Amino acid sequence: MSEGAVGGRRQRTDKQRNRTHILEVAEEFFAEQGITGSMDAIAKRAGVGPGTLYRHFPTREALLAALLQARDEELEARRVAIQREVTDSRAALAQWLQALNEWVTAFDGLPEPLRAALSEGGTSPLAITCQGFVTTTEDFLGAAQRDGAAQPWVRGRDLFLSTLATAWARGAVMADESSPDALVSLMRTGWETPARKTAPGSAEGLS
Amino acid sequence: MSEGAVGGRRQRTDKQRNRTHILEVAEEFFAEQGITGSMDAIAKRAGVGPGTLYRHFPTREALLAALLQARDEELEARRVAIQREVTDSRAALAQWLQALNEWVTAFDGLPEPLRAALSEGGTSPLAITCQGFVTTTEDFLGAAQRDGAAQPWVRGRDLFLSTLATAWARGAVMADESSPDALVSLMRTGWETPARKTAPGSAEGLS
DNA sequence: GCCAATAAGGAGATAGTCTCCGTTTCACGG
DNA sequence: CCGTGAAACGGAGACTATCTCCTTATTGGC
Repeated sequence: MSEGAVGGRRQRTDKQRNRTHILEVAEEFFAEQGITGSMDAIAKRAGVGPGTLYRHFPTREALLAALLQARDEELEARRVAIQREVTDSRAALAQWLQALNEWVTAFDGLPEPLRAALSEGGTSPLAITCQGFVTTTEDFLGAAQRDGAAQPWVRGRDLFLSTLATAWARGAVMADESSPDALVSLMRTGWETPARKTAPGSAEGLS
Repeated sequence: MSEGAVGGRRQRTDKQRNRTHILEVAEEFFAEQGITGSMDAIAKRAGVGPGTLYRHFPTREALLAALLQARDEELEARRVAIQREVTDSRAALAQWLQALNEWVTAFDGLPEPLRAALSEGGTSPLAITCQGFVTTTEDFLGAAQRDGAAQPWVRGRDLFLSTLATAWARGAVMADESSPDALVSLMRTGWETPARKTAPGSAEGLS
């Protein structure tokens, strides 16, 4: 899976070195400036030509997908941990959505390409990753619904889209730090059944 | 307010004619291609040079603001109608949010510049318009909260942001026509109190 | 009809994306 | 160690979009 050709000569070391270095630089760059910064600027900062950048990552989306891969694994690990440790399905769903929310706010502007990947429905790396997380969300949601902890008419994809949308809105934050939390609460009050005792916005079920 | 200089000669007719024509063309163009289409393409379709377009509307946002003005008035009228005719504060808020939702989906991609306008918090035409609608939302929400029909911890700006976010997510619609409605329902279940009898997603309180 | 004011038009400066191709670097065999 | 061909590099430049001048054309007032 990591080898290109089947029998030929082994991969050149400079190629692997460049790839790794570009990823390091891009991670830093996206973290600083958001994911809309200039591709050529990334190439320049990495000390390679634009051609090299584009040969490794033909699109901005491909670069993003490669960057997210490490975080994907982290999120998968978190999923496993939640499924193992959290027995209450309501809290489990809440924690999973919290994890998703953190994943999707890793870089400024990340929700946009994720939405695009989803809507094109294609087989891009980003789209496949998202589909996987939608499925996971459906699993957690299904369990919560069976326990009567989540509204029966909600669907996993709706929760995933809502998470994206909430993260997107976070970019606004009109001189008001509390709006992101408020939107998360609004969403949570939306999906869950009113049986809970504590007040919305409390940290119940979250780390 | 519509006159430029105070005492000078009156506005040239070709200027007014061009402005009107550009607006007509832009309305059509944005409706077809979404608001991200090329500005120069609009100028070309209107049969004017780029300079002329930019003299009338220095930024894409300015053009958008001018285009929305007519719809703003329509939305204002709708607000007045709701406040006059709908006595139930819960239904009134729901109808207002529905109206907002329609306004914000007038053009493909509209939520993005609206969010940008809000977050910059400046005095751009779009920002001022949005602020007005946030205030209106607060009015409707306040009435609903006094009647115990809306969660007391929700704020108007959160509902407005949620409406933007929901409209933004509509752009995804991953081969699934029902997601937009689902998100609206999720949001509604989020803000309102559980006292309602009918099922979420029903048309109660809406036209 | 003349003139000053004002608007129009479009070439071009700037910036970003992405490609092609001549040059360089590497892995392998001798 | 060195020659050789395949593979990767780098960057010039084609293309597209935004936005700005500056020259030319049009208009309203007298």
